[in-house]
Amino acid sequence: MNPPEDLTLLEHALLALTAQQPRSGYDLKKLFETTAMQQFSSSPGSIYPALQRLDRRGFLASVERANGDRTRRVYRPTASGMRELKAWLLAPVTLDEMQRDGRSPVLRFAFLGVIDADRTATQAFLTSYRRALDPYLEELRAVAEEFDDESDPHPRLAILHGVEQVKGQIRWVERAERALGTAPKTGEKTR
Amino acid sequence: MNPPEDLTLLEHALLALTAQQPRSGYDLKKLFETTAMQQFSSSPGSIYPALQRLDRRGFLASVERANGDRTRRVYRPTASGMRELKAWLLAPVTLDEMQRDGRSPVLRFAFLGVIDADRTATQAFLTSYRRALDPYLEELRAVAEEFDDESDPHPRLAILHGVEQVKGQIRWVERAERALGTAPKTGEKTR
DNA sequence: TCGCACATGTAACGTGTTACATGATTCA
DNA sequence: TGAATCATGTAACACGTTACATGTGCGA
Repeated sequence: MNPPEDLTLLEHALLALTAQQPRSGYDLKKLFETTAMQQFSSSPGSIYPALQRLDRRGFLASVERANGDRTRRVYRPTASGMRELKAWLLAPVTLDEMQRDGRSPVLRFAFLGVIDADRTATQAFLTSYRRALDPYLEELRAVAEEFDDESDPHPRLAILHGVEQVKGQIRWVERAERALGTAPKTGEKTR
Repeated sequence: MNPPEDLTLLEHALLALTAQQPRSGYDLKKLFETTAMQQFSSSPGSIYPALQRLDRRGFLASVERANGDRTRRVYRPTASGMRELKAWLLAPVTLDEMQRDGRSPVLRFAFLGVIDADRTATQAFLTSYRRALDPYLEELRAVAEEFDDESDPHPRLAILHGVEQVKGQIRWVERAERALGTAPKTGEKTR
């Protein structure tokens, strides 16, 4: 499998959303506005150019579709676009990814259902996520230790904010594994 | 007090770091590289232009300082720069701020020690943070309820990721209040 | 008929990224 | 002598933001 190309989070999200069902720029804009994805732009000035880029690069194909009477340009992924989407979704979570953009892993997880009917990939995703989180937690704790609190406690507490965030992510992984029944059985080696 | 101007996170961070002590572009670049702030750029292509902008806008002043034999351009905030820094640091945490950029509140907290000797502002900060988090948690939980899990559990779980993140932030606020001894006394109304 | 939601875009602007450029000093 | 580090920058590029532009169809 080819490694995922260097697309933006927004572009990957557009790939995933048009894979769920063919959608127009307006549909996507509405989606971003109404659902819990406001953070991802929603402005036409980002969505339409992104769609054009994906079209130019051969990841999306568009069809004019008469809806009522208006013309809507509806996009869907090409074979190449689907390959790219899968490569993006199936990549293991790394510390690097988390540090580049913390929202990236959850976003990928949210779309995993689109291509992962039997949840094999979902289980692998959660395992790799967990494996990236554990050493990160240790690293942050070690950094926090290095601060002397006497003069100014703020920097150390700021690091501990990161610690609590990572702990929240670990709790979520465990919760997701429980919810999906993909938790590794007790006594079974996870490596 | 004037409301904080529309500076970027990086610019505000530069203001705070030069307020701690006069620093050159190179010092700042090193700081970002070595400490737990890699996320904030560190590339000369962002730092030097940002310093120039702050200089142009009158928030920073620079002095040539002979260090050993080399010339270093060292920056420090002007009176106007200090005003801006304080306005930024003292603003209450809002849902809006969190949704714009989740890293913003912690970053502000990390620098609060620079101007808040008696920790009055720190206490106010933590209170406002907490007050923004509680309704956010409720909102996310409500959104999560709306998903039917049968077809695809991923979207709902993705929202629950946000829930765990917010819970982690709440835990951190409580932890910070305990650590600083600024916790509101039991029985005392917090409103 | 007035205004709103539908529907698609472009233009200007600012900012960050990567890569390149330059030159001095220190140390092995 | 050669490499690494100190030190400061610029240039090309891509992306997102805000604001603007344009036109249709529907319901009050």
